[in-house]
Amino acid sequence: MKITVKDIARLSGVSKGTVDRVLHNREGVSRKSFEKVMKVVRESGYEPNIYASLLAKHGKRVLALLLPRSGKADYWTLVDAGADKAAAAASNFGVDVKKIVYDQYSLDAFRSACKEALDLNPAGVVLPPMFKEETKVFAGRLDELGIPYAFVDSRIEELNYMAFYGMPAFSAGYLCAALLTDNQNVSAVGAVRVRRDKEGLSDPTVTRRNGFIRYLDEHFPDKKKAAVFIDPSDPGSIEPALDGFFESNPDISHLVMFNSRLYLITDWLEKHPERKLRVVGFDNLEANVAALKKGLVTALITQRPEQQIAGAIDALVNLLVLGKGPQKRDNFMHMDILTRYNAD
Amino acid sequence: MKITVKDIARLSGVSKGTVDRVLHNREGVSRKSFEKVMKVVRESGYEPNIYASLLAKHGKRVLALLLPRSGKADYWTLVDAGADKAAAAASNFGVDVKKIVYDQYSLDAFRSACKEALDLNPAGVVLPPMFKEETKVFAGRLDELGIPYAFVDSRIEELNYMAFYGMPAFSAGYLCAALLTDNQNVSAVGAVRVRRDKEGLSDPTVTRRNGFIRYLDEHFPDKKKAAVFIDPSDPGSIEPALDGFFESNPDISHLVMFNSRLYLITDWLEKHPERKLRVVGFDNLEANVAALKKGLVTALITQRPEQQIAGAIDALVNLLVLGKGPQKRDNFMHMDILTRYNAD
DNA sequence: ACAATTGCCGTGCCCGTGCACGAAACGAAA
DNA sequence: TTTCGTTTCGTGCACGGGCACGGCAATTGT
Repeated sequence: MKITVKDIARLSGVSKGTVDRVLHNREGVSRKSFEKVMKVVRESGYEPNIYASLLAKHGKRVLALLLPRSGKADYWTLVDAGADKAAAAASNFGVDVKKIVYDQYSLDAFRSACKEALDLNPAGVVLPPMFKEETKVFAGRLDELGIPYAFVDSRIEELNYMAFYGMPAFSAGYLCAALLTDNQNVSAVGAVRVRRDKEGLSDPTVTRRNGFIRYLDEHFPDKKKAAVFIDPSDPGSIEPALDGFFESNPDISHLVMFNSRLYLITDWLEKHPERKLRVVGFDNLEANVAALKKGLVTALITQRPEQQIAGAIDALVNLLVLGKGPQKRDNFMHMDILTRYNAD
Repeated sequence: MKITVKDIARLSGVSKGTVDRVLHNREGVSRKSFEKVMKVVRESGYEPNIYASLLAKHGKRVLALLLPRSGKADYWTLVDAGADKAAAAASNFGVDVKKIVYDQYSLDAFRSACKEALDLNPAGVVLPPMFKEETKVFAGRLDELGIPYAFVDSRIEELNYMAFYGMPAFSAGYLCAALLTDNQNVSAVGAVRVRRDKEGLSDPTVTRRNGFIRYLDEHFPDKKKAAVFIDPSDPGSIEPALDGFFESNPDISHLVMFNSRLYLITDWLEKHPERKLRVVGFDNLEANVAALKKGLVTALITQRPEQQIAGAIDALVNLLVLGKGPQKRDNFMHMDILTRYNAD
């Protein structure tokens, strides 16, 4: 037997119109009525019926979602898929999720995506803070407009974001090193990298690398570390790059890759079983999982991107619909270890 | 611009009352009207507004939840916690989840719990099929009454359950063996067990053990396997039991435990670091995770019991509220690998 | 033939909330 | 006192769907 506005109106001797004004603290209520109503509201523990509420204000609210996209399959593909599911759930709550996709390597694309998002006049925004300075500018604008926003993937701590859902990147790197070297005879560790220039980017792979190196320094301080750079935009160059790398570093027994593009080197791995490399990487892209199942890769560390994006969207939806902020602002999500036997 | 019953009524030239009768396939509709309406419904892709629906039939439905419980912390503690969260979510959809807790070792307790559940006159039931024969009887009764039910943890395949959420127990055992022995010098493998008599029980630990043994047979066919039984109800007996076991099996290097009570032996492990045992177990009970973080245990395989119970409850809620069955009847959930570095 | 039953169907109210419109109450100026 | 402007408040409809009630027509019974 839930209490309703009508009950409150009766108990406090006013009309439901007045109760409504008090509950939404709109103007036009005398001090006396206000307090009478508030008293009853508090004492009765009134909670609005969200169904009736959503039904009455049939107005759709828009939630903008900024997503980077490169041409090829990568981490963001997974996020994208998760976003669709979360969007379906959100539409049940009268919230319309609009995806805005931009080229992850282009600052201009990011800028115009921000502009596009603002043009939607959104009630909330979800984005990974890809470009640090530009994100700050955008966030400042959102703050001005009073639009809440949530970060996924990584965060910029000094900003006024409502919630963050992502991986503890440093720990992930640390874990990665532990998995890679656990009980092994480590001779030398190699890393495959994609981009040299990371300045101005808010990129968890950098932090992962730091965590990784920390573990090595703690457990194998004197072991050799080496890195090779490959160019994803030029697939033909990858094989020679790796060949060269292993020629000049024949002692490498363990290999790591901090971004999601592990699949770029699996062809090479398949051709060189004689190296008996132990390999650990990140993110459960289909191609990566396939390599895992083949035994080319020992383990993948994954972060359930679907849950991250869903968490961020849900948090914003709850804020918009129920007016309730999230319990935790920073939500570091579980790092999952995938081996060939639990890849599902 | 969503389509409503009124739209359908207009488009098919009948009244919304008739549309309503068609949508809920109640009687009192002529063949002709029925088909006219159905045609429009299909073509328009009509979906009811669940808020309006819930608002109109404000009737609460009850969902019964049977949960075993022993005195001590175990796997079911985690399930219980997850159930509370899922129940909160369900109450948003006008479904009242009632927990019925019974002693997991008592058949009588299970029986009376079933009776209690039926007395609630529930619209649905969620339960782990702990006692096989009794569960069959109960399920038969539910089938008679037309009450849908969902299994968690394990399932009885021949029954008419609506959905199952659980772990692929055989694969879990297989994975467990892979984790335990991966790249190790295995001399002999020991198992710690709790109950000797499993007949009449529907218990995933048995299947886990089978999966475990399969892996060993495939990869280390000639290695020795040994088992020790401990009695959880008599904590004092545990240490001597283990002492005796390792005295007569000094070559054991790897240890496994198939149920959730790994914490029962962590004291002993802590006292015997000289054995350098590699240990793998199941379920993220707090005590188990603590042992993991201390380094006493190498890895835990966990099954996110909160998500299992939540999945089962959600499936039933969706059925009750939206009238939609689940996409998949059997939902094998991801096995999570926990090490000291991703225990959170 | 008319009355009674049955099969189909439309109307209208209800759920709890949001919000527009206009009425009442009040004070101040004429 | 009348008039006008504010402030404050109540009324009533809308949202979309569930469901009871009663009406109309076709059929059956006498």
